Amino acid sequence: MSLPSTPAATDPAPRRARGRPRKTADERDDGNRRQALLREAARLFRQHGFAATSTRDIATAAGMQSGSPFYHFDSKEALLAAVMQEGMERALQRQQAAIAASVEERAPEPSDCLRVLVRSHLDVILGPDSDFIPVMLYEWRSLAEAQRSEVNRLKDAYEGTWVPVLRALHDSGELRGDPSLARLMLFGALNWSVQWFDPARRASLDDLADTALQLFLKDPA
Amino acid sequence: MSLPSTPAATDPAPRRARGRPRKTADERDDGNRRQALLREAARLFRQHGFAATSTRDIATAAGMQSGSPFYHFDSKEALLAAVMQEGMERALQRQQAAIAASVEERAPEPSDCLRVLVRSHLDVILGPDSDFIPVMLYEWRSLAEAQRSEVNRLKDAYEGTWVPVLRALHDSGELRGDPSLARLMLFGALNWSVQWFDPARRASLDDLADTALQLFLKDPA
DNA sequence: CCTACCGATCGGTAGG
DNA sequence: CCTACCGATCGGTAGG
Repeated sequence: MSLPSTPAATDPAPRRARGRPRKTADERDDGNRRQALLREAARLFRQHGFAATSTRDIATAAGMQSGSPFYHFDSKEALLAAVMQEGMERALQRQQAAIAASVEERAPEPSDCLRVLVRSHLDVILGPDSDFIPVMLYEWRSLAEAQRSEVNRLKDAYEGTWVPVLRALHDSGELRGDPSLARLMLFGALNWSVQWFDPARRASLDDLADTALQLFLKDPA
Repeated sequence: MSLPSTPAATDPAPRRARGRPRKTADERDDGNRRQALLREAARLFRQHGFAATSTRDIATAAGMQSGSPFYHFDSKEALLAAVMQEGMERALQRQQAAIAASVEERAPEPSDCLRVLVRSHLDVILGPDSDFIPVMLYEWRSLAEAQRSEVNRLKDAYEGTWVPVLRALHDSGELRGDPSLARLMLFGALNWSVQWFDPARRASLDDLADTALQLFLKDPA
């Protein structure tokens, strides 16, 4: 419509995007470098812990010089906060997508909902690119007080999804014990797998989900 | 019998223990200092993590100068290993004592045995002087390979106690799912409480044990 | 167990 | 994003 094909033969130097001062390639690269730092930080924080990982280690892993991470992040703590935030955002997305997919198929039973949540959670903590959430789970004390609230917001949303499902299972008698304590213990059972799960051996994530449900759920009345 | 009361009046300086070069008081004191270091190390390692705790922090907490911990321990890593070993020895003692006490009362059902193990475990990780085992649970990666085997021996003994109990419950139908996976998930549910349990609020350790059993056990057939 | 100290490493910055 | 650097801290040691 309002885009006449005025032949710009008079314009010798063709410009790509009007508002930006050229160097679109550099900008995409900047994003790549930041993402590389996040990814390597998550991997190293998970493997060795926050305090035992130096910003130099992270820089080297991302192919940078020792001072360069501070061009992208204000401090080592800000890098940790970014890892946790990124992890929670991805986890929340994956959780919501899994729920949406299961609702689309049919009206799910509460136990089906729990299976979806458990399976999605196992994927978040043990699947590919799963370094971010374990860092959040096991390095929480290293996060400065000031930066906890934002991550807590996402964490509350993620955990809140479980509440109505667990309550429904409690009401139907399939889950015994206080639902709030049950949620904490279920999370414990699942999150602990970060310490022992070996993707090469033992069970698959599907097997883990099956066992968890067998363990925690009673037969429906 | 062969201990004639020869009056040692000819001996002007009375000696306490023949083999040791006097200073029994100092020796007991040495043990106290070492114990103080262990206790403060466990507390600080639990609170801030191994890597984030300096040997100076530990020395100060124990009322010593910065170099003094190395009179008692070869290295910071040796101090960590000693904390874990001390913790596992205490845990194993408490576990065996709890079992012995429960067997004395009556021939216990498998579910009673599990209750005893769960309650004793909660005491080990959440009760008084419970800094040692959480350090082992959450700082394992900080322990040097060479020092893992000794702690692993104790850990295997502690965990081995659970195996026949869980198998019996599985055979009676009270516990569903693979017993070996069940043990890992049960440990996860309990160990995770280190992250959220607040002795001032919420439930008591007895309540926690009750909920865990309600959650994991089916009604006996 | 203290005093005094060392070499190494760390998070972070100025200036380009 | 790199170069070059700083002040602080750390684990550990010699000598008493």
